[in-house]
Amino acid sequence: MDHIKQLKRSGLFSGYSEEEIKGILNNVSYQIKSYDKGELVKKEGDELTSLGIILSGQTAVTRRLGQDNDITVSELGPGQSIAEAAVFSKKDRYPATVKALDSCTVIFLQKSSILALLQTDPRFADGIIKMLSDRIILLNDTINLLSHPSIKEKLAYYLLTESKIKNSILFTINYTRSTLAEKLNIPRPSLSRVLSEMKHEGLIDYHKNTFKVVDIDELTKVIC
Amino acid sequence: MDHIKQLKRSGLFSGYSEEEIKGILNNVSYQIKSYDKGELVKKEGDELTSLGIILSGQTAVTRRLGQDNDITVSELGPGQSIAEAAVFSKKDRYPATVKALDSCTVIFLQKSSILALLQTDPRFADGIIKMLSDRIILLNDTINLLSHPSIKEKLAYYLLTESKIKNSILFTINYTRSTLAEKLNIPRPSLSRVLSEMKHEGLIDYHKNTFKVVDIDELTKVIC
DNA sequence: TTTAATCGGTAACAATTGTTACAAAAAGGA
DNA sequence: TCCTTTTTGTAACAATTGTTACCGATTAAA
Repeated sequence: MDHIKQLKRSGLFSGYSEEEIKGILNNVSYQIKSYDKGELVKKEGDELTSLGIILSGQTAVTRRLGQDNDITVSELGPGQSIAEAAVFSKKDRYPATVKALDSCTVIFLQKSSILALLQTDPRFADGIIKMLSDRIILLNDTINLLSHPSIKEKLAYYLLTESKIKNSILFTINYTRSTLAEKLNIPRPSLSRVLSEMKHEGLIDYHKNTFKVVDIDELTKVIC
Repeated sequence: MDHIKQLKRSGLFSGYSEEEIKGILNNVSYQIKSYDKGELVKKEGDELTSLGIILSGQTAVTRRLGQDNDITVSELGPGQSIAEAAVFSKKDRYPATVKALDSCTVIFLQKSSILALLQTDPRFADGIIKMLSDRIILLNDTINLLSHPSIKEKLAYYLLTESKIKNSILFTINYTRSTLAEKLNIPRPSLSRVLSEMKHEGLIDYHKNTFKVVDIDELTKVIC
């Protein structure tokens, strides 16, 4: 079974060996489904009876707000789970629509099986709790980044945080300008403009993807 | 013990009766501490050995980015927990500083006790998982709200969502304009301006805190 | 009822940002 | 190497937003 290797990449099963995952699957009701590009994986309002984990392919999560207008909320890839929070809260309907962006394979683990496993295998609870906690930490970071009102503040926050994580005032980032702009939720040209302004002001310096925090005090003052 | 009533208000213990909470506290190492206004509850980098739940008072969560400059990340009140995600992830240090905004009481439940309880009482795992899931749903909502680039889009999204939740195109909101502006992360006068523009365009109508979605299709198109 | 405090709408102006378009630079493939 | 594609910086202009200040309306307190 090739699915097992893919499952090990998900946060939920990362603590288990492949043998153990095989054992778990023998005691859990599951279903593996394939979807073509554009096909609906789940529709908002569908009954929520299983936890989906993407084995391969890319999906888009959308929410329907008007009559026939959708907005994209996020994208999910291999190892990521579908509606993992909703499964464990009181909700029994999908809160959003999931659509295949290309050919996808998804494994659905029966909700009741998972809850049963929770009662018998304490390690499984640990896995779920760790998975949810990691997601919370990630979401918190995103909110911190997004809640700074101006582009300059977002950049100051991002660069200071990055510098702190890398533990150096000189560091390299993994994003293209477009990707970084997307992360900060701003247009790419605006990002370039403000970056260059901050360079001229002597706050930072950069060449390609290597950045340097020049004036850490002034940069911190920007955030307030 | 008056703390038990206050604990029941927290998500973690909401599923238990007061008697049961008393029983749990008898089997868990805990510590109740009081803080004066301005005092530090926890400092970023402190060892993380317990889960804190605020019993009374208000606290501010701050992060240190520069040498002696802090920024406020969020505020926590009674029933809310301190670093609940970090406790269950791999981290063993506080990711942020918590400071008392007024007189505060906080109960700290030993991390090891909580993990032990997790192994013996499956209901406790359920409580934690539900608490974490609810937090994820809340954070997701916040991100959805924040990631719309313009004020008009944020408002369209907020009002459509609210209308959907209340299941009516006519509904009342619980926020003052200032509070709503804070939620949307924009200045209050900007909020008023855009609201009144949208009213003139015939998208919405409102009087005081009662709002009406007039043109649901056009409002949806705003979001894209 | 009167008073004080808070809340909400509006206006004017400066500042920031989004948008579009174009060209140079860099990266990748043939 | 040359050619193609992607990435990045920049400029100009329109549009949106932040800021500040003020006043009327509403609410709570005396």
